[in-house]
Amino acid sequence: MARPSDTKTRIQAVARELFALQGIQQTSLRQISDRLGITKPALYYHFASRDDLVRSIIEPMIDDIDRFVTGRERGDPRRLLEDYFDLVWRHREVISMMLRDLNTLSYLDVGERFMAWRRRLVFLLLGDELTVAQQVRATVGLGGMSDCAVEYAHLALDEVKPVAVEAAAAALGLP
Amino acid sequence: MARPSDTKTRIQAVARELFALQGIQQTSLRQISDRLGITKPALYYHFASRDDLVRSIIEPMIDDIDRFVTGRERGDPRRLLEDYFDLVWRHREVISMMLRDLNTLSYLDVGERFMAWRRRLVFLLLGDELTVAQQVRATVGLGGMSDCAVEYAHLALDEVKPVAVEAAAAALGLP
DNA sequence: GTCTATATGATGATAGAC
DNA sequence: GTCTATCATCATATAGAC
Repeated sequence: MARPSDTKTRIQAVARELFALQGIQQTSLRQISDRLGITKPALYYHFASRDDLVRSIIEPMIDDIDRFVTGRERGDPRRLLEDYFDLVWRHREVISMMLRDLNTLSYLDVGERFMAWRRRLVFLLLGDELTVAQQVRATVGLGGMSDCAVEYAHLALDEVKPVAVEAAAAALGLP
Repeated sequence: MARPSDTKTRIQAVARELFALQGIQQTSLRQISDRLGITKPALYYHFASRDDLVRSIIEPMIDDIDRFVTGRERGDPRRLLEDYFDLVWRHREVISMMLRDLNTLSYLDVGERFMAWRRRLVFLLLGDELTVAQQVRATVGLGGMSDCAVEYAHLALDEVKPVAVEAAAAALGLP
């Protein structure tokens, strides 16, 4: 069985792990080489630069999504929603990994706090002992609403808020 | 009019600006002091450390949200949604600022690409010439759905996807 | 309050031996 | 393919003069 040098793959595996754990920027080449039991310069035999390594891990997601949004025509919206969900689901590891970069700023533990806040909000909205379905609906509503504040930050509150609240309520299944 | 040394405030203002523009981590103390026309060590007269400066900018948001979620009992859900929206809206600058840390990784321009993808998706879903309301609903649906993939990454696809898609459809106002 | 000068320590990266 | 040795760069942070 011809087993070609798999060091490159092992580097990527370790990098993925550390990136997911502590964020991309917070991970140094030294940490990666240490965990592999090799030295830093050895990495440079396999990757031209740190950026090259990062790219090799993120690029598949980029390409996949690019392909999805470009190679597609208008059609059944619900079908599109389903396929889009599959897409982000498939790449949820890399996506989380990038979001970790925020968490591991660890300025005031924003990441963990944020999760706690959301749990509390969901409780306030729907009470205790929730089904998974209820939790998911709550995430869609609350998460989507937060996105609006950022995405439409430049618009007037009155233009955004009523619709956003209504959409969130619909996602939650509120009457 | 006793005007106390407002250098501290000016530092925070410049820091905010640079943080929002290029991300927190990507902004060095040197850049901040340069723009103020002072030297780096001068900053240390006003802030004990870099972290101290960052904290002073982020902390108000943290405290505000903490207060919101703790000092509140269950009640009308729709009212809660509205107040929560106001909350994130109020702090959207700081929130965006932190999200910028992802964008300015600038690994493959993920930030900008992401916006382009979403625009395209919204077009695929709802076509052209959208009202603001339609755009907002699309953001809630798509954004909320993406959040699910991350938040429930550990669960089974079948458990999450159907509900997430349904909730997104409801947010979008699909039949 | 702000300066000059400097300590200290990471990091990404390269040269060249083996 | 991996090593040792080393570089340049840049960061945060401190000491002490003015």
